[in-house]
Amino acid sequence: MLKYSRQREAIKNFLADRYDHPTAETVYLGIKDEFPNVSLGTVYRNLALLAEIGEIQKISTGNGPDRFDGRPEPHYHFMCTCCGGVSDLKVEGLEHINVLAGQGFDGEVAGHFTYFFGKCPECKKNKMS
Amino acid sequence: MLKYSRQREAIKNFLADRYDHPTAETVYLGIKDEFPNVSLGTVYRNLALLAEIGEIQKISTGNGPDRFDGRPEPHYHFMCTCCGGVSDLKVEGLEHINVLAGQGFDGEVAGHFTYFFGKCPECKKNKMS
DNA sequence: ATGAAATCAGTAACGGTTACTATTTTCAAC
DNA sequence: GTTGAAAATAGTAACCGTTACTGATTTCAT
Repeated sequence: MLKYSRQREAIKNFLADRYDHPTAETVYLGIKDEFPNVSLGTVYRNLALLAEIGEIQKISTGNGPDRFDGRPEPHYHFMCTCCGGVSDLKVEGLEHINVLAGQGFDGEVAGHFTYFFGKCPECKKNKMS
Repeated sequence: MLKYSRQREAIKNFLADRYDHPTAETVYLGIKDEFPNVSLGTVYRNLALLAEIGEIQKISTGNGPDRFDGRPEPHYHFMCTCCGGVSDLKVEGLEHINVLAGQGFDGEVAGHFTYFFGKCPECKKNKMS
């Protein structure tokens, strides 16, 4: 049975307020104002729990720590190879990608993760490598 | 300057022979026949190096250790949520996905990672969860 | 108010990976 | 072939993100 916890509420609210897909560490530091004694384990446990029940999304970038997204509805993500930032990305016309993948495949395609990468608008403007 | 090494050659050959996308650990154990004193660090270093120069591919699954693919040409991967196996997947009609993603985005989309998941043919046949 | 179950803070341990050091191997110049 | 500098190695320690464990605290149906 799932019981209310102020810490979990704070974690969820913290994520709801931002669009930069913070790491567990950032969430931890962010709610320390309100809960000075909060444990990093509590943050990890609740992030995993919230992701499991579908209230947030976990983003595994492949290098570096996992990131978290307060918006549960499906959408794509863009990672800047220059500054390391992660942003949301609206992509139209990818609705049939699972069906495409299933053609000529004997298994069952349930879903997919897609991460786009390149140079974010900011880094492109600043001509950074 | 890149110098030849028998260990690196063995690692590359080991990967070229298989289609199961082994982990660094598996590669390590696999070349121990030929190099009983090989170091795990050597395996990691050479896998990273080979991936960097584009002779193999590194696959970050998001949970569990990274896996490696001896075929450098771009293709998609399928991960079985049931048995944990990773296989190659041929998907047609995804050629324009980067362009699609770039529409209405001010940055530069250089590429994307896509991992499909679901039930592999084997697990589907065996009716496993 | 009570008490069982869930959650917590604090900390130790874990797994995958990287960094360090002293030794060995490669290979271009002789 | 010898030499010597650069690169690679084996072995091991350290690192980082994360999970597991503990005993104390909080939640909440009764």
